[in-house]
Amino acid sequence: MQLSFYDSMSRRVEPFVPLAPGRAGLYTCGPTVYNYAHIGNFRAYVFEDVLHRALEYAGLSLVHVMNLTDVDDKTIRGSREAGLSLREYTRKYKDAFFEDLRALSIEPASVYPAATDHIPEMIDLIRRLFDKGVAYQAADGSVYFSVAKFPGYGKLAHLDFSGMRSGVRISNDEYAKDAVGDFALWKAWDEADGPVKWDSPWGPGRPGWHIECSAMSMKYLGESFDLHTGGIDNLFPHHENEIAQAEAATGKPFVRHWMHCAHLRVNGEKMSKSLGNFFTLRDLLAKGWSGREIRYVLVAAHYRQPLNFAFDALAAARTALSRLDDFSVRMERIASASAPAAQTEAAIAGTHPHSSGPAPAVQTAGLSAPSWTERHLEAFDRAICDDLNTPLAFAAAFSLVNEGNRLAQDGAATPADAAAALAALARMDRVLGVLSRPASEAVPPRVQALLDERAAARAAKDWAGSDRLRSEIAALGWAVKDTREGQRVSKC
RNA sequence: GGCGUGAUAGCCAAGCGGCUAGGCAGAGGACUGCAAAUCCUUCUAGAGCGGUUCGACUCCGCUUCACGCCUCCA
Repeated sequence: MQLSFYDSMSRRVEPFVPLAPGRAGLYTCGPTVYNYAHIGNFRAYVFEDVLHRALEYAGLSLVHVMNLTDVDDKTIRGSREAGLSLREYTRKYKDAFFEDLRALSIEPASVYPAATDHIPEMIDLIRRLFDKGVAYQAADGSVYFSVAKFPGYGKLAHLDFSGMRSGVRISNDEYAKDAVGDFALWKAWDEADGPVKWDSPWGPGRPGWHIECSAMSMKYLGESFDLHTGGIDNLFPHHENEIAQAEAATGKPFVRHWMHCAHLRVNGEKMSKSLGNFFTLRDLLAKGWSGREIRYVLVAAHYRQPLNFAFDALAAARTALSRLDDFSVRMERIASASAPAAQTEAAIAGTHPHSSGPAPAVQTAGLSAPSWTERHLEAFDRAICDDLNTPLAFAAAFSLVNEGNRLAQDGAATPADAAAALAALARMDRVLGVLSRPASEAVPPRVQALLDERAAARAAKDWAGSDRLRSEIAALGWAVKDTREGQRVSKC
């Protein structure tokens, strides 16, 4: 499979060619652990998860690094207000973050380096920048990067800084930088930092925000690596500054492909902490929405398009997911039903009445898939390869469901068809992470006993008894539905 | 002001210079002791004005509107 991705620097969709064949290095900007992340933040992490899964789906061996920013103005302020050490304070939100990742079925990264565990690496990098003459210490004791001394500055964001390079001395209460565009590499300690400080050649203080990502990405992925991603709002200044720091120090190209996802909106505006129009994952879970439903909404839109968050979308996701689950149940039943051997073999040999076209290429559960599932898998793969076109990928999944349902309705679906459909769905789900039916809740013995009793009553056409048992089961919190294949219960 | 992105059916959301996107809702049908659910079918859109073309939702230009970034932000 040849993956192609839109690159924020070239502003084009380009084939993804990893530096080392068969391997990919991915750095994704993680959370600042000062609060619960909101679902706008999670849009980025879900997008990165789809990228992570797509790279592995394409057969690449992946090293995925996601940083945790556990020292900055907000974490320091928060810890002081809470009367906790920085470590204790950020621990709580780190734990919450990982819990949220699990709720959204986000695959773990290979490593989650925290900024406070990499201060020596950052100091080393700053030292190298001094050696190259692009860093300077200002009167306030802080160390800054001189943007004017890095010729490529602005190449990612396509911003023109020529008007800012006149060396105008800027000074106000907080900063003593040479130029407005200069950014802090090392922030000198001040009273508001309380006990938070590290020693450095430039005096006590703490790292600037941008330096951690340059230092940690290069530590774990090398001085040049394949992919670096984040929300679009990280593009400038954060990622621009990372490039400046890394390339000024090493003289090598930092990152090959930059990818950024668009914002989640609420009523047409960006969801953000500062606007106050956000929902945390916890808010939505508390309202009864599942992580899977939330993930569906986030994955079903293309990552480069703004997505307006709405509860209608969650409701639509719920219905669409139960349709997928019903399909899975239907296929599982058909797949496990005993079928005449000849029919199964015909399906395997590709002479099945519903198979058409050339012999199937993909192996599913040891059997060649009937070609009708193959068509949808090919459409799916094309969609993912084309800059992670998840809306189109979902269309392929639903086309598969539709065709499988039609076969089932005609009574024409063989166990091999059903098994192939399930295998295809499972394969698609390796990228999307929402299609497969979660393990259903175990039915308590008491409910099962009533179900058995009711099945007997129904067999005897004892409708009064059947209805009475249905309400008894309902009183225990389970809803019974009579399908063509028998009773089905679900928790209500 | 600079740099971008977008406008698609009731709602959400893709591709594509001619060939059914998909989901949700709605409508019709099938199934059914009743419920509920499920399945099938179906509704056929592309801001406005020009241009290119045999042919434009798709390419080009302009207009209108919306959103983002321009040193906290996923």
